[in-house]
Amino acid sequence: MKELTKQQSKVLACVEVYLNKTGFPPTRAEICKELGFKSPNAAEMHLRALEKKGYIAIQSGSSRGLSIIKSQQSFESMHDSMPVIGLVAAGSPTLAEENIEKRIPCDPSLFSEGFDYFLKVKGLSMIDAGIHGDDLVAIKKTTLVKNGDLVVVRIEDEVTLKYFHQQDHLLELIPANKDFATIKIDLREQEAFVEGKSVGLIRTH
Amino acid sequence: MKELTKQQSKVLACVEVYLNKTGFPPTRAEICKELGFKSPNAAEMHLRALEKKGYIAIQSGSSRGLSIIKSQQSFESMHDSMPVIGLVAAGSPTLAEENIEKRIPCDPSLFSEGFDYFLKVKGLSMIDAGIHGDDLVAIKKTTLVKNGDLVVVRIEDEVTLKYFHQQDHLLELIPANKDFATIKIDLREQEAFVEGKSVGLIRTH
DNA sequence: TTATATACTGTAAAAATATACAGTATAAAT
DNA sequence: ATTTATACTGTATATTTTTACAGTATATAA
Repeated sequence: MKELTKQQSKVLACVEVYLNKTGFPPTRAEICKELGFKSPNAAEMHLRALEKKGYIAIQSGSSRGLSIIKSQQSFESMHDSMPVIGLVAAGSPTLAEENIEKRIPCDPSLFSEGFDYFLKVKGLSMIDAGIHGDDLVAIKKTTLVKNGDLVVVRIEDEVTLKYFHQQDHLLELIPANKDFATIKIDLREQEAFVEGKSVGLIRTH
Repeated sequence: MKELTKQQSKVLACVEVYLNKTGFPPTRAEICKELGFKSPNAAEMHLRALEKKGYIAIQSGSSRGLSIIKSQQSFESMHDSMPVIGLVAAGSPTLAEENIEKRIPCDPSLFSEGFDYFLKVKGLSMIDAGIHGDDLVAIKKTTLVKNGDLVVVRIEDEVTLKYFHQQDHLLELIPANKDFATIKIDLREQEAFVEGKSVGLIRTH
């Protein structure tokens, strides 16, 4: 698939957003209005380029006769597949392409609050919370967590999934397995970053 | 939601099929061609009726300005929402409309083998398998199960989710909680029906 | 220096489209 | 017997929309 120019990319995004919002594609004039062009021909030429590069199909002679062939949308707005990230030993669970183990066909709205990625669980530390190894925990990226939430925390280069409890300077990361110890951190001495919180879980039997 | 007349239903289906095929909605004339009407006004009036009944929205003045509000498609062809069934005490968990608690926006391919509905878990009998109350277990309708599978079995009017174990005439339904007893059934004396097996699980935190 | 590609403005006309209006026909309800 | 709802045909027109053509401007490559 050929690369898109900056403007072509904008036009494609515009078509996709319009389609998502209204249920039908925009006209040339509407694209112009959205992107600030003053001539419908500006939109026309970008659409032709997108067609030639295989991103859209144009039904000639039909009004709004556009259809998306290859979506351009990013992870955040992609409504048909969500990335699965392993608990990478070194560094935070980022959405960088190399950290994505696979993708699951589903919508962020699968869990009511929405979520950003799946974290693949390793180990047994949360077994008493009904969270097994290889379970996929749906994580919503946020730093707004409260005591009792199941959170993803990064401490130095380790990432862990635990219950969150903080009082003043003392951060406690509590496992759900009596064989594991609670991690206690004095935030004046050591840094800890909340990457997000769990909003759901899926498991394949 | 008001009922549709036969023709209105046809027109709505026509719009949905067209949309699926082309990516954009049909014009009045195209609906006529598809359904054999000879006047664009025939389509127009049906569309107006569908709008009044809340099935579609019409963007006035825009060509192809139709959007679906309430889809009419059946379960089988609907690949964007799966039904959630409660463990109904009387009768099997059928996909009849009255047994559907709600719908979850996801695809049957969320779990690799595919599935037919979600069963909402009640009680604690499977807690040691990491299955909590209110978890949604993805069920694939099948009678082909083997020992060790997590299955949905109907005995008389009770439906239960347990591990399956059968040897000759003795069917054992094994819970994952030491406080619950294994259900033992002599199949020569009592009937039991395997409704399906679990292929996955989702949970909302 | 001269192409060549990108990125537009501005205008205009042909074609597509929505939509109003005037009818006809039929079955069911009152 | 008359209304009411459904289900159209047929025509016409204003508006929307596509799309072609003639330019302008700028940056990059040859």
